[in-house]
Amino acid sequence: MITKKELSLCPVETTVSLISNKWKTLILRELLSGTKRFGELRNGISGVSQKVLTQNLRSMEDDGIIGRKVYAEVPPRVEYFLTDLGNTLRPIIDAMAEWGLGYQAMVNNSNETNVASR
Amino acid sequence: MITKKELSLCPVETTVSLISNKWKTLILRELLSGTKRFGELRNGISGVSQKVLTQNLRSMEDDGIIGRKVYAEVPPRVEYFLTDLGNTLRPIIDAMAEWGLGYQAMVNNSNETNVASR
DNA sequence: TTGTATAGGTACCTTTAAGTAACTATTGGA
DNA sequence: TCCAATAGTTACTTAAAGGTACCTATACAA
Repeated sequence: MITKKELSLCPVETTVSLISNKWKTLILRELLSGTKRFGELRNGISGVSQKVLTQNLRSMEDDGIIGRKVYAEVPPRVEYFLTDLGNTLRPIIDAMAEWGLGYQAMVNNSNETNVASR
Repeated sequence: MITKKELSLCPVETTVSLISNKWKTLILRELLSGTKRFGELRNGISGVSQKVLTQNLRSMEDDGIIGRKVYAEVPPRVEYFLTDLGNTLRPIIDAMAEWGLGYQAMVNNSNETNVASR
């Protein structure tokens, strides 16, 4: 968890320091639809390696954004979920999703002709 | 500008691929309040080096998010501004700013006591 | 003639992030 | 007895990002 003196003065910078990373944003996207197991996250986030996924999950756990629940089973089962704090990030991811949709639509229109030649 | 085939299927990923970077987000924050000169951006974004600022500005220009206007003056004057597309990113930065404010308030309360001992 | 201001470019080096592969633990089942 | 399954860890390597310092152009002012 970040401490008071580490807080940047600018709120945007504060937010960026917690979720500016590509992988964290995608982890957030996954967990917004509910609790997920480690393997589900790895499958859901294309291109992420086990190491990097673990690293980012730990970091987000430290930041209090996500929670981790280990079940005493074999083979192991570990579930990740958003904390209350993590859930408050939802509007940011929603805004990103919405913008991405608009952008995709724009690109699909603007180079329809170029792409048609593929 | 991104081409159709480079578009990720996920809208969040599309957005992240354009602005996931810390510096780009901060450049965006600066330009949301209006046109800025290079030097103003460098001063407004604490910790950014000239090289990195230039690199990110070029990349954002290529992505069609910002524009660049060079005045034929000496010493040179170059202004950066958001394009129409860039302006559509405003809700994302706004959401980040709002979240950051809430988070700062939370941290300021939760470790009031620890911090009091400084 | 020399310095100043602005917006870079470039070369070189360091730091950080990420990829890859191999290894661990445990237990139920073939 | 040995393999499969899950969620990791660790060591080693490569790629990307960033830092630092120094260089450029040019018109004006001292």
